[in-house]
Amino acid sequence: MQVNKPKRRSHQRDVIYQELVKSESHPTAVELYQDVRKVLPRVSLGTVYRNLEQLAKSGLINKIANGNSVRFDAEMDKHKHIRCVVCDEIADVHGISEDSLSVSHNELSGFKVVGCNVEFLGICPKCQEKN
Amino acid sequence: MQVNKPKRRSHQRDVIYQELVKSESHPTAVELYQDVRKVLPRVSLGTVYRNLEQLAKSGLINKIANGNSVRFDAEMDKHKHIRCVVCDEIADVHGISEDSLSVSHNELSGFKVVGCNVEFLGICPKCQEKN
DNA sequence: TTCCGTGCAAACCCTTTGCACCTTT
DNA sequence: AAAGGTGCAAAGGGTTTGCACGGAA
Repeated sequence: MQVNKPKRRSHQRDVIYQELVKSESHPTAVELYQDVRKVLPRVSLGTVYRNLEQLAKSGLINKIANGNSVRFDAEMDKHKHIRCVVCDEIADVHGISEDSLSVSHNELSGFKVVGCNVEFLGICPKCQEKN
Repeated sequence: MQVNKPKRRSHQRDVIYQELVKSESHPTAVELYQDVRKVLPRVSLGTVYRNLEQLAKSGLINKIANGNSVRFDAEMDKHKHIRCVVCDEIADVHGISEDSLSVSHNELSGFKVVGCNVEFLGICPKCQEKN
């Protein structure tokens, strides 16, 4: 997607952000769209996508692209997520430091833990060259 | 997707698996489809998707659903992945234990490390009830 | 012979985009 | 007035599925 940071304020973006903050879950774009429509019935799905992308690039929200769906999170505190391998739902996990990863947890946020994914993020040699 | 474990052997599945094993990278379904077509020119993309899903459910391969694309890996040794935040390519990372995570790495597999994702996998309360 | 697996094509879902109009600055 | 942002609808990309046929058991 080709979205730059916003240069003007818009009511739609404000509402989209507010609804995400209010949301207890980690909604997908479509789920959030349904929430936003309760406030702005004429909003379009494209607008929701565009603004979520903008908000993520501005660092106001997090885009969680793990699992089978793309989800969004307005809570910017450092915390981890736990994802249900069955329904793909995500919950927050607080108070777990990197060091305590080797500790085996059986239960987190009510989830039965079946595993732990560790993924590094980086820039590959090819892409480093291109810049 | 509704795919059960295979009940019969098929030449297509054998070739798909072999090509994935041969693959140095972590191909997407479409990329692997192109490899497989060099051996089986009449294979269909649907068949590749169906069999990759089956192989993953049988535990013969790994489905890596992080980042912006879904990728597959036939190497079943315990190892981690590092993903390029620019092009989404994945490389293997061996010899990193859970404990050494807090150690800061600047470089892994030629990638410039910009972060580390930790994600737990579990079964949420709702899904636990359903079973 | 049975019925599973395949090729094909259409359908699906999520996401992106072009365009004319509306809003913010 | 100028430049972004929006709604709408169409297009796009990746993935799934219905169906008749072909092949493994």
